[in-house]
Amino acid sequence: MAERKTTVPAGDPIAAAPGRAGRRATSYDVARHAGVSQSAVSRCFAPNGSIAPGTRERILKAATELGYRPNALAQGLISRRTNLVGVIISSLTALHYPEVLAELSHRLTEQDLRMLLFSLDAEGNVDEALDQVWRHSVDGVICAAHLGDAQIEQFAAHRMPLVLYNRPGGRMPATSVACDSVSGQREIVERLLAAGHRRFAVVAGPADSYVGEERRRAALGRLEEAGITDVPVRRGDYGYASGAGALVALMDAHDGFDAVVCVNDLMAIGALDAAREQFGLKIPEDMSIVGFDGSDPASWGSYRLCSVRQPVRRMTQAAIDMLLERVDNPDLPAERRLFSGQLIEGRSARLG
Amino acid sequence: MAERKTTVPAGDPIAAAPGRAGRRATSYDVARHAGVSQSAVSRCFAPNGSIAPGTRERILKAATELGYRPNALAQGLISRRTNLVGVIISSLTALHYPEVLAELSHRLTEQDLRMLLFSLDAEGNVDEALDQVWRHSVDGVICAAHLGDAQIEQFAAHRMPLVLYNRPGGRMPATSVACDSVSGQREIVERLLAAGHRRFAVVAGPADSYVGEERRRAALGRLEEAGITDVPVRRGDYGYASGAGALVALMDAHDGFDAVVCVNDLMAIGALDAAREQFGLKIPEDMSIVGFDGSDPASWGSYRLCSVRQPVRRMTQAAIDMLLERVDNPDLPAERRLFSGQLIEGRSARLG
DNA sequence: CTGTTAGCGCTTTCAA
DNA sequence: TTGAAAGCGCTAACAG
Repeated sequence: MAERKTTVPAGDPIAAAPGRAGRRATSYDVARHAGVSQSAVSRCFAPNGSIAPGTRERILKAATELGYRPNALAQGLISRRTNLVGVIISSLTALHYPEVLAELSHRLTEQDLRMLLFSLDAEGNVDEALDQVWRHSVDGVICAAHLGDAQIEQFAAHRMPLVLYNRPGGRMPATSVACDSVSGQREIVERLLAAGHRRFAVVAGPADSYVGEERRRAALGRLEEAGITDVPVRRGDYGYASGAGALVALMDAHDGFDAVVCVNDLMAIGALDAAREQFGLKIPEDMSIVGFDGSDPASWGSYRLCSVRQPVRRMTQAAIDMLLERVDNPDLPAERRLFSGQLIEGRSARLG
Repeated sequence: MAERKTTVPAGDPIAAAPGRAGRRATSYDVARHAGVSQSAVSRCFAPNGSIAPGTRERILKAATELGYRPNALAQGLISRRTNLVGVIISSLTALHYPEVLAELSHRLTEQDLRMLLFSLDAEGNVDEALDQVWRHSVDGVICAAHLGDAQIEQFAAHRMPLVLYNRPGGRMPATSVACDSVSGQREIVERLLAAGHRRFAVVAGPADSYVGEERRRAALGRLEEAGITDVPVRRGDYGYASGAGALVALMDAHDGFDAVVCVNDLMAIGALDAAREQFGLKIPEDMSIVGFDGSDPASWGSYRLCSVRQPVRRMTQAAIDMLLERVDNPDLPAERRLFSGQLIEGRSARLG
């Protein structure tokens, strides 16, 4: 197939002669200017409209002269394809998400899609975002926030493609991509066990976080298999301070542990700083601390966190692929794709 | 006119009886269902359409029953108001930007605006983003990426409101909001001078970064006023590794400095880690290192960076305010708003 | 290959 | 207050 994407270059001879005051040129203006019908102009800019090379030439010239750009609103209204993807993210500042967002944005652009972004303060008001997403007739939604069954059902009812990112699907089956928390968490715990650790503590996430709970259970489960029970647990909110706070609380209440498993990197970082500063511990000599996500700061010199890295690129790519498949064919069955994380043997844990 | 009510899963009244197969209900469907004209429905959902209370009631009821939502595309097409704001950001992963983005998103939502997000890899292909922004008839654009004169001119020509975020305006006057790099950078240097530092080094940004250059010049300028010249400078790319690399390069080539001024936090963090690890230096006893931005990680226990915090909330709020003013009145003159940063006296510098 | 003709779903005069 | 009618700018048959 020949070229698509006829982007009018800068240089811009703006609003050269739009019929009405200061408005952008329409396909009509271009048609008149090129001496063809309006539909010829439309076809000229369509992926595979049939146009004689000569006509095409003339139209493109006229278009450039007038600084014409197809109106995406009108296009979407009639064609029922907006090339808009709704992206819903619960916690933009969450350390790990900037990377996800950047990757998503990059890959969506590659596919000639635009991103309508909604970020939620407090994993609460999803409905508002969903409302907007519908009003704007997006082609599909990628959602990294918790959706209830009723909400997922709405997507199905409207035949609106949806891909969940690192979230569980509720009762309804939903298409999703996720990093395998269970295997990842088990693997990192195993590594600690192999290194001889026996006295553990866990810094978990909020009780209403599915992934957090999954990781907590996976860690505790693996420990139990090794005959280790009664592991002290503290919850945090995924933030730095809560990680530090959790470690302090653990130290105050118990003192028999030397390995701390945190369910995300940011809390691990907080815990690590607290261990060093408030208790003068040497990491990893006196205590091992591990995280999850493999986010950037985890690799910084002061931390070199032992963690599980999520394959963000492959995950975002998969999310978009699955979404587009369903845009073209809304009847595809739901599909779950689970990616394994990669163990990063950082220096925040004694592994020898 | 037989209105067949398709059976619908409880909770959601979706697509109850849209004329054609599986399509969302339109104002027409609602009108018929409520026994009024289509324009009545339109007025009912308009900010100040005149509607009799009774009619309004009936329409709203019908709308709910049909799960009706106004189509934003059609609304925008005819009313020339999309409530869409284009946001263009050059480096999403830049440590400081997640916070900016989160604030922007939050505040836009408050004002009932949606965000069309474009992130640029390599501060290059802005044109593509601009192209899209125009096609989608956004109400205005907030841009945290470099714009050339020609591009800014386009905005003016199209009377499209534009607010630059922490970027210079080129020759054309452009509305913008920024954190005052000069005063901020001077202040932090002054603080170091006051503490007795005399032997400096600077870690600057890429040569094509306006803010970076501004900060570098401000730092060197203030030093020169204090009679300190021949200050060694190394450039980084704003990333962690480049900060570390810059410090190493500086140490290798010069050894008479004990205060390093970095033009952003991330490079300062990299430099700090390198100083500790690769040279065994104690911070701040052996060397002072300062950053800029006041981003989150700067405050983490391992760093406690001395830095200049940008007032992100006030800046984003200002950006949106100025943008909206210009959406309502495109003829307002360009306006520049400069915010002072706040000095954070962290422990990464000897200040006593 | 090209032009003609319908709309997409909505806002907006304008009469009634 | 209400409804009828005219588009917004475009795509998608359908003839020619």
